[in-house]
Amino acid sequence: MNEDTPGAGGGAGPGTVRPGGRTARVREAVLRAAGDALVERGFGGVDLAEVARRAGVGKTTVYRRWGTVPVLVADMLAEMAESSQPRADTGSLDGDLAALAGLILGTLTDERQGPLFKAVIATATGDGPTAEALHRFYRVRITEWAPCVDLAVERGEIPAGTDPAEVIRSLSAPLYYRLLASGDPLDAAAAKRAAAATAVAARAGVFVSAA
Amino acid sequence: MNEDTPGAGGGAGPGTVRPGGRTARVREAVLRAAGDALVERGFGGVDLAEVARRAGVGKTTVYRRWGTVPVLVADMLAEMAESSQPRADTGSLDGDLAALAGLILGTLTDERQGPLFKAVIATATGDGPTAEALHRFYRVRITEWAPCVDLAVERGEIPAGTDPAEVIRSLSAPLYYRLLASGDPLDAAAAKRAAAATAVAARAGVFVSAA
DNA sequence: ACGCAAACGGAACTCAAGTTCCCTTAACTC
DNA sequence: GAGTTAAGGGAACTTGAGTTCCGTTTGCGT
Repeated sequence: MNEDTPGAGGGAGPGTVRPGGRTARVREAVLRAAGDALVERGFGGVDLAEVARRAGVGKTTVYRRWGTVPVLVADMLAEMAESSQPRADTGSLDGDLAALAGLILGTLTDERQGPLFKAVIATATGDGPTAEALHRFYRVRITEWAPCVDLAVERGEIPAGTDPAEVIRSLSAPLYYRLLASGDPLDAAAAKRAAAATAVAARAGVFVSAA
Repeated sequence: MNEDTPGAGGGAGPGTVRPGGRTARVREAVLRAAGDALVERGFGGVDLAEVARRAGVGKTTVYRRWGTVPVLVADMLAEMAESSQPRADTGSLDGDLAALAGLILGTLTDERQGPLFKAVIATATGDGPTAEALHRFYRVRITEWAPCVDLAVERGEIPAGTDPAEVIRSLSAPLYYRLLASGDPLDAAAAKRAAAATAVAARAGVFVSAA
């Protein structure tokens, strides 16, 4: 099997000593091609040789640097965690939650991002390091949006001690549940309902941490 | 490729003309072995030849009757939808929701069921018929528990017109979100919070359908 | 009970995903 | 800007998942 892969914490594999120039270009091209393949065929239908071909790269390279689909996905997630999405600041908790719900809805229903998230999460269910990368990704996103909750506390809209992460999760969960499990429609009504339910629960103090 | 598979709606494949005796025993053994494999290796790590071996069945049989992992999983889901879980009736919405949250928590944290659900959902993300089977499964479960909500309406705890399915989904979603996406702890506190948030939102009329 | 064919099962076969080998290209250092 | 060597690439090779073939077992209608 392969040693020292990017996703894993320890060893320094190919691409770590000379990360510039060609190496960076190859990584970019391969990640993009891998994303395309995941969107089109889903996890399970991805052939690394095809990814290499579509990236205009030797398949030896793909096998050497990543080796398996989960490792490639973990690398993608690391990349995705970098690019941050700016949070809204509408002046009210309801407004901010509605904005975030709309953003998540937009992502999950997007023609490319929806299938991509499905495939990425499916991959993470079967591989520890990929799951860890996925959790890091969500931790980043939640941290970015936490200020909305803190501001609402300062404005006195919701009780002090409310856990921002719990609020964001409560908002996200129903949309992801629809995408992955129940298959129920993923529309504006669902987003609105998620935002409303979260806002009501937050005001009632359900998300106060040391309850 | 394979024609007439069990998961698909149309054709009558092997196992449909003489479903008794040996055929039934084979199906049972294969589904059990497939479940074990999914739990141990996750989707993607399942080898149909190994499933056949562990089921004590010729691998030709597995390939002929099912052919691919997704089709096998879809068949498993059809089986799982049959066996229903009795709903609670504690006399209050809070009690019923707490009971259901505990049941879901128990399932998702179970040593076998947790990984199994992960693998099944991962499979469904990449295959239409399997996704359809998964959605049917949840529709059945939701229908079973809907009476809790109807009773709460009758008792006057929550507004008339509340959509039972939305309530059940709102309860389930945070737990599934943790299992599949965020990786946050899946414990009693999470279940309690989900139940509380759902109850508060329901009382506030967030889940009234024709709002 | 009998007979037909549905379903099962062993074994040989195929072919493409993944590996290995070795040469070429081009980052990074001084 | 010259040398060192990390990283990439082409092509042959290996291996095991999936298929095919055909003989055997057994469910089911009569």
